[in-house]
Amino acid sequence: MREASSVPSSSAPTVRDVAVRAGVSPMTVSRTMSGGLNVRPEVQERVFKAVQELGYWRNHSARNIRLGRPSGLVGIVVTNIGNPYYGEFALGIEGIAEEYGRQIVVGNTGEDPGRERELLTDFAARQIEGVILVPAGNGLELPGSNRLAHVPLVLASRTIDGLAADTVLVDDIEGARSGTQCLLDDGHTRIAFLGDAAGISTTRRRLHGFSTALSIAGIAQEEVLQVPCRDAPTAQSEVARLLNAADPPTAFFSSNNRITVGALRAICEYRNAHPGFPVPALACFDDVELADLLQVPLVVMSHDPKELGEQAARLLFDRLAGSVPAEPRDVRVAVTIHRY
Amino acid sequence: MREASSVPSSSAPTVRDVAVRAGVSPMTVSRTMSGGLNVRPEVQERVFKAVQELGYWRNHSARNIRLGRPSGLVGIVVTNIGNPYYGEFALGIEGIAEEYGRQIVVGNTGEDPGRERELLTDFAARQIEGVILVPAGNGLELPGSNRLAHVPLVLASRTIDGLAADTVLVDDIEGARSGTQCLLDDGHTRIAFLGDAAGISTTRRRLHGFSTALSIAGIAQEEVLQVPCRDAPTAQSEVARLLNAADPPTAFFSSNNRITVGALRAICEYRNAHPGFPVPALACFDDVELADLLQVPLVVMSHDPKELGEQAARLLFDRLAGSVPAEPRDVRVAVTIHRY
DNA sequence: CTGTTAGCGCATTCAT
DNA sequence: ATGAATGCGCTAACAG
Repeated sequence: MREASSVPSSSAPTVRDVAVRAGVSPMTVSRTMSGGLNVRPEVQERVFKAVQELGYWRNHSARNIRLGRPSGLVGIVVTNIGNPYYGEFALGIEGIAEEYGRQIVVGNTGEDPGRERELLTDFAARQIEGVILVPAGNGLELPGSNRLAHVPLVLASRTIDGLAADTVLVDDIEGARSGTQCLLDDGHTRIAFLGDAAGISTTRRRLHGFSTALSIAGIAQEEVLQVPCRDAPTAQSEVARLLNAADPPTAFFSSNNRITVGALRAICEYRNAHPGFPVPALACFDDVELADLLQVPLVVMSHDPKELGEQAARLLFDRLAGSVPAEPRDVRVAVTIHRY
Repeated sequence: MREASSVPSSSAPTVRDVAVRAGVSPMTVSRTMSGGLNVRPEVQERVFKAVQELGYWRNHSARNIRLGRPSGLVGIVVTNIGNPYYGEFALGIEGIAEEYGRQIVVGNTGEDPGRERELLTDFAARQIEGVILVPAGNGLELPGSNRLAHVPLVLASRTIDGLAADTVLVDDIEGARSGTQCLLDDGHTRIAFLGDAAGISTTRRRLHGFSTALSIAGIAQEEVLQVPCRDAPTAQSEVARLLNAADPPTAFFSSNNRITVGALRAICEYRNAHPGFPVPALACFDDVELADLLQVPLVVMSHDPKELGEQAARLLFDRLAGSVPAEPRDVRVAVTIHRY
């Protein structure tokens, strides 16, 4: 076992400490750390030896300040890193950020606009070069774009009313419309919409696609079949309630992966309690791992969250490079339909 | 729509820019930004106005350098942020980090030790205060602890041979043993172990628990039933192969959530192809969402990855506070068994 | 090849 | 209550 005490408890050494130990000037240390141009090899070795012994790390912050360079950090602010969707999303960003030699600072809002504001201001103060944001709620608490001045902002998945920024959205409306059409094709006419349509712009757009399909088919939308739910547990209990009420829907539309999980639990429970009955169908936005094995009639409106992240990152790095006109750009990620 | 062009393209303003605009000295700006002690309210207002107009953000890096303060950043390096397990893990860390006013920098190794080394050195250079690491592979490529001097390191989930550092582990051995015992209690005697036991320390420990249970029961372990697999697709094909071979196992032990997903796919496919046959059982380490609904006989060896993250973060912040003896500390996260 | 000077953005200390 | 000088860790630019 290496000694834990080999980690010095004193504060980090500086160029000067290394210089003293190596018997050279700070500049020689600096030059050596930058590749050793115009430093005699033997002197470099002395420097490296001192670096090793002291456990010296060049202070990146100080270096960036001196060179007038940016921090090399990009921020990503999501509503819930615990959601596998945002894990994939972050993975997509990470891949592109690595190409550009940037590291990622991750913030989690938990759908709290106050926390979001904190994170964004903190990120700006940390000289973070740009932020990819999945806005919490409808983003009313977001500081004005002028407050984030000099820090390019890319919105992903959700929009903010009145804020013109580079944005990547999923093709929510058309995706939801064609997913709903699949249910209609199967003969369903009583379809419940599961989602908090009042809040998040994404859910509103998915509801819009859903409603469009119904309207075209000439089906009236009943109030009682539009069920607000925020997470898996509420979705589960709401679906259970509907299934056990009079005149239950024969199919459900789930507006995101958390709601899908809850809905599937309720549907499976219902199926097990009512063998022989037809199993309620589910059209769900986003993939959920293993859902296709559940033997529930499924229409998945699928897209790749990793691609969403990649597109967002590309928008951001294009913006940072200044290689792009001032007008905000819009990118749309396609949705594909799968049936199980 | 707010004007996108309201974001100035010039570089970020400094205290001096604000001072000029407000007609004061840089010190007055600095004082105002730090709470306004000893600055007349009307002067403060002029400063704030200039701050607003210029979109000024205090440079956190420069401030930290001047004050001799640490960066306020902690690093977390995992093998795959796309894995929901590590999403929960990161969520746990984030919660604690927020308590301590720190932001999180996330790196993804993709199980590549070279990338891991890059990330750790980069983090050290960024003056990151400490790192929580899930080592890739068996971590042979990790720079010696002396190379990470002054940057406390906490290992999570996996160990590194010969490195004494603060560590949080899951109770792998006992968890695996008692999970395996459940299969034995159900009468299974031919159980295949799925996992790459040569590489990762975690899998080795889980295999150890598995083997212990078998030994105690007096069951010999056949070579052919120890199946190396790294991810869901390989697990799926390996399980399919075993099930369709002569004398197939009646149960499987999956050593992590990725392998579980593959194994469940193969088992469900087998079940659908062979109605009436007994469904192979699965003991799996880690939770997988919806797995409990699949009607496959399941023993889940479960723990909370969020708790793993929280414990790791506590070890790190204790270490940063210096409130703890020099010897490395060890924490163990409990495993509970659930059957479905 | 190497060292000295100066300054990045900021804030402590000391003046006024 | 405000400003000037000084220095944090680092490195261009300029000596020598």
